[in-house]
Parts: sequence; C-alpha cells; structure tokens
Amino acid sequence: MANQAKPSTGEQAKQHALAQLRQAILGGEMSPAQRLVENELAEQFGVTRASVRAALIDLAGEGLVERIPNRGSRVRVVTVEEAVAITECRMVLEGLCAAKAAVEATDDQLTELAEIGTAMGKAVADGEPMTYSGLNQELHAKIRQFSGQQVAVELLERLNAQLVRHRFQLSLRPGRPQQSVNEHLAMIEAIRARDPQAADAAARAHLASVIDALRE
Amino acid sequence: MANQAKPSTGEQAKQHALAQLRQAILGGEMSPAQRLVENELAEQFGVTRASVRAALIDLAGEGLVERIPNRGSRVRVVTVEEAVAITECRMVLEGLCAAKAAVEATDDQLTELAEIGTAMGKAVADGEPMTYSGLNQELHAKIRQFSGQQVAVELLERLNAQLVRHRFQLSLRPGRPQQSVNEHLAMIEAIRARDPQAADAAARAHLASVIDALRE
DNA sequence: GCGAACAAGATTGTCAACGATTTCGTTCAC
DNA sequence: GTGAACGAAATCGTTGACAATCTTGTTCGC
Repeated sequence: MANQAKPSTGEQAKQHALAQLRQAILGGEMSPAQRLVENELAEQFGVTRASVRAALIDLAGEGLVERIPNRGSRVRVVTVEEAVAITECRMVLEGLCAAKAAVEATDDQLTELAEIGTAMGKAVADGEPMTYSGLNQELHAKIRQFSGQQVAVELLERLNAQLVRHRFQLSLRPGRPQQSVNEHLAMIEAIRARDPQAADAAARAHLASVIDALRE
Repeated sequence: MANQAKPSTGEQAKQHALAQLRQAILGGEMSPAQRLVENELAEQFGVTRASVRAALIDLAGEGLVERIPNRGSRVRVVTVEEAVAITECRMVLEGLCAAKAAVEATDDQLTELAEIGTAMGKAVADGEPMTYSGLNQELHAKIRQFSGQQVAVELLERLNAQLVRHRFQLSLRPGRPQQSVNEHLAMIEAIRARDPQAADAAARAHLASVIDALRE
C-alpha cells in the first residue's frame, strides 16, 4: 500500500506531500467524498502530519478538498449544478482569453493552434475519444497561455482542476466529440483571423454547448 | 503594540489568527511588501506559530500574502499591470453576474438596487467620496449576491480583496465619482429592466472605464 | 424494547523544542 | 581598497507529544 516516492533532497516535505496528494485526487485514485485522515496520508507519503496538514490547507484553498473544523478533510464532490456554475465562469473567462489571444498571439503560436485543430479532426475521424480529450485540454491550455492574461490563467486552471470527474464522463459520451470539434475549429479560425469579438463569441458558444451537455 | 483580542472559547486559534491577519492586511495596517515574521505575529495575536503558519498558508491561497520557501511571507504587492489584469477578469465575471441578476433577482431586490442608486447620486452631489465608495462596494456586492452564481461570487470576492490599495487610491481621485455614478446607474437600470444583455454590457463598460482610470 | 447518558476510541488542533536554510556582517588574503 | 570566505544571528521547516473535540458503541433507566 505504501506509495512512497523518493523524498529527494532539496524538495520540501510539504511540497512533496502536496504534489502527491494533488496527483492522487486529479488522477482519480481517491473515491469521491473519501475521508483524508492526516495520519494515514502522512504514513503513506513518508512525511510528517504537519506537512500533510499544510498540503491539505493548500488544496482546500484550491477547492479540491473540503475541510471541516475538528472533523477532518475529504475529497470535495462537485455536483452537476456546481459544475454548471463553474463552466459558466469558464465561459466568460475563456472568452476573455480567446479575445486577447486573437490580438496578442504570435504567428508561430497561431500555427500551433492550427496544428492542434487538424489533429483533433483526425482523432475524431479515427474514433479515438481519449486522444481527442487530450488535444482538447491542450488546445484550451494553449489559448489561455497565448492570451498573456496571467490572472485569468490561474483562475481557469483552478476551476478546471475541480472538473476532472465531470470531464471524464463527458468526453466518453457518444457523438459528443463530433459536435465539439466544430466548435473548437470555429474558435481556432476566429483567433487565426485575429478577430477578438468572433473569438470571444466562439469560446462562449463552445462552453454554452458544454453546459447543455453537462445538464444531459 | 500587543493587539491582543480575547481568545474567546470555542474560537479556534488558527481562525482567530486568520481573521486578525486578514483584517490587518485589508484594513491597510500593513505596509505593502511588509515582512510577516511568524514569531512576531504569533506573539502579537497570542497564538502559537503553528496557527500563524496555517493562517499564512490560507492567505497565500487567497493571494493576499506571498510565501517564499525558507524566506518567509510578506504582504503581496499588486502592481498596476496586475490590477488591470484582475479588473479585466472582474469585467467578464461581473458581466455574467449582472446578466444573471437581471433574470434571477426578485422585485424586492430590484428595489434595493434602485435605493442604492439614488443614495449614490446624493453622495456624489454632496461631495462625499467615502460614502460613495462604500455604496459602490455595496452595490457590486448586492449584484453578485442576486445573481445566485456562487462560484462567480467567490472568485470576485477573492479578486476584490487583492485590490484594496488600488481602490482606495481610485475613489479619492477628483472627478472620478461623477463619471462612475452614471455607469452605475446604467447598470441598475439595465438590471431593473430585466435585460441581461444590456446588464452585461453596462457592467463591462463600467469596469472598462475603471481600467482606463487605473492606467491613469 | 427504546431512548438518553456515558465512556472509550479515533481524529484533529495546539504546543514547545530541535534542525536546516538563508541572510548579513566580519575578517582575511590579494 | 576590493572581493571572497567564513561565521553568527535570524527565520523557517520539521518533529513528536499533548490537549481538545468529535464519533461510536455500550449501558442504564424507564
């Protein structure tokens, strides 16, 4: 059971525990609403309870775990309503990023986006939903990056981390990639055309569609 | 110098320290970039270093303090560029909230907004910038609240907390309230008219104007 | 048999002391 | 006089133990 990774020198124990825990939660190794007992985690990661504690406080700030005073921590479960609310926020923030990216991105970066677009088309045509899901992530990440809007990037990464479980469920839905790919291509085209308004509209339209899909 | 408040029973030491520290930072009692030494704060608040430490980790998650490994914590300074980026995010998020508030708010709540609007007009006419600033805060808070968008509310409160220093500086600028009040009234009118698109546009226009003012 | 008081176990919150790292002032060689 | 090496002070990171709190299972009275 011991999941011990090397406590390599120079790496602070707390950051070690933080990385391990975050990875475990994001990787889906923790069941939803699972209790996170400080002592168990400390032994599992080979660090002291204080380090685990600090990591848990950090993760609570990121919204990945829920801490109740004197009653411990657990993996936070995101209801469908919350997922919708989160995606609404993503909608406007990614719209902002797309608009800024349309203005700020270099020509090389626009080429990168185009390449991801063709790869996405291929993945859908080949019927590889997992590949598509990865490209999806990559595309959104690159658009965020190219916008140069650091604050929005941080907010979006925080929000995205809370959606791991829902995203999984969504990308495996039959027919979903086929619809989604066109919306993504529209975003890419608008950004490559350096049209901020169109980029914002395309990003919003895409995430509005995601919201519809989330609601089933 | 001892700022000791009662360590009232039932109140956890960490939360006590957290509240004290947050208030001190938001209240402007800490100079920008001031070093926050754990031992000093522990003695000042009458709690142990571990509690102060936990509080500092929390505040770092909120973006109010900056923590550098092995080198301590300090009050985070928000540059003008960062303030602009934060306000850009506020722009789209408050637009979302205004649009949702236009749909979701009850008639009673719309009346509350109208009352704040008239009070703002009076404060400007009477030349009371501090009263106006308070009403400003109150108006934005109420619109957020009425939107029912809990995720956006939390993000906006976090972002707003980082702007205390800049907000201060801005509201005392001569002529600024006069321009700002009209934008606020436009927002209120759009929401009262239950027009989501107009509400979004008005909120964005207002914060775009704030961005211009921030850049001087 | 049922519910409330009680006690034992588990878990988190707090504490004081120790060890590691960084910073800053001093000294020494050139 | 300048710069690097050294060392002391300050501060953060970590540790193990103790206290407070909550949960759970049991017992007692009715």
